[in-house]
Amino acid sequence: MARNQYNTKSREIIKEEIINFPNGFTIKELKDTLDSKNYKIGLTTIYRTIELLKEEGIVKQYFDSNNTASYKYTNDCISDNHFYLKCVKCETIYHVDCSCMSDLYDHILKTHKFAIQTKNIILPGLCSKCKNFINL
Amino acid sequence: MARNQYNTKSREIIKEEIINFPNGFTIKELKDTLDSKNYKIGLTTIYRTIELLKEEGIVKQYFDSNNTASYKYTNDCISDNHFYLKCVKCETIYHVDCSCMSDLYDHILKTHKFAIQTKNIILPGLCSKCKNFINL
DNA sequence: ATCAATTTGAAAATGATTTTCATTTTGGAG
DNA sequence: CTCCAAAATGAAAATCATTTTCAAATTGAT
Repeated sequence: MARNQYNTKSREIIKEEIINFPNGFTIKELKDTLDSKNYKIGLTTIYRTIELLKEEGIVKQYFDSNNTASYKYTNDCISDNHFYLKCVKCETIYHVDCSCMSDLYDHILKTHKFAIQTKNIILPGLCSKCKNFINL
Repeated sequence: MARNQYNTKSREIIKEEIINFPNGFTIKELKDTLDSKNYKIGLTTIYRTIELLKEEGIVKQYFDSNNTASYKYTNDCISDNHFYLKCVKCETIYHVDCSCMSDLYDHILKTHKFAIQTKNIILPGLCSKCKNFINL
């Protein structure tokens, strides 16, 4: 069965709604929001639509500590400076805005001929608080 | 209950085995290998041990396309230059070795006081082949 | 050798995601 | 507008990775 042929009502609604999650969303959160607005869209359709949007690059998937997929709407251009540092010990997520990241993107585009699509990279490691408690 | 107090047989075996997966492993793959070598280690213990090793930085967790966690043994020091570029269209994974990555780590350590633990970052985007086929 | 704290693992529970399949919707053709 | 085949939908069931539970086994300090 060929996919993504029709531009349906459900898909329009989902595309409109995901914009309202600036910090990303899980399928459950999206479903709850749609429910609360009395949109009758089944869970299966949501999964399938997000999968399509992922392929189109409109939505980016990432994972948090529990094994649940999170998604984020993105129409950002390549110059975004934002990224995350996630401590593997205390699980804190630090938001960082620094040009080091867009510098990296520029470098990769020029040197490695690759257009990075997301600016929501999560880099795991140890924060300064936790670093001292691990014996290496 | 305090964790990670004893250095047990199971943990020793697991630490030895994960080295034999240079390209990473899933819990299932690790379990199958241990089974085939007649090590009687329960699935639960494997999950818990890998979690500990993750916290110690000996193992890095990442996710592939299906929603199953993959892990990778790493004893690399902070100067590793390796990372991945993954095309969201054709799914090809490009291995890259470039000092731009270790430069980023150094910067983040100095400027943002955060010790990045893994060198196996996957950056999603569009490769040069696929870039032309997407209408932006 | 003793013992309290830690670790283990089988089984059950959880919960996200996928599959199935009958029904509905879509959009082009006539 | 009507018809129709292809595509999309969704409720329910299935799948499957991961977590929890808890009783039994192991560990290592004293």
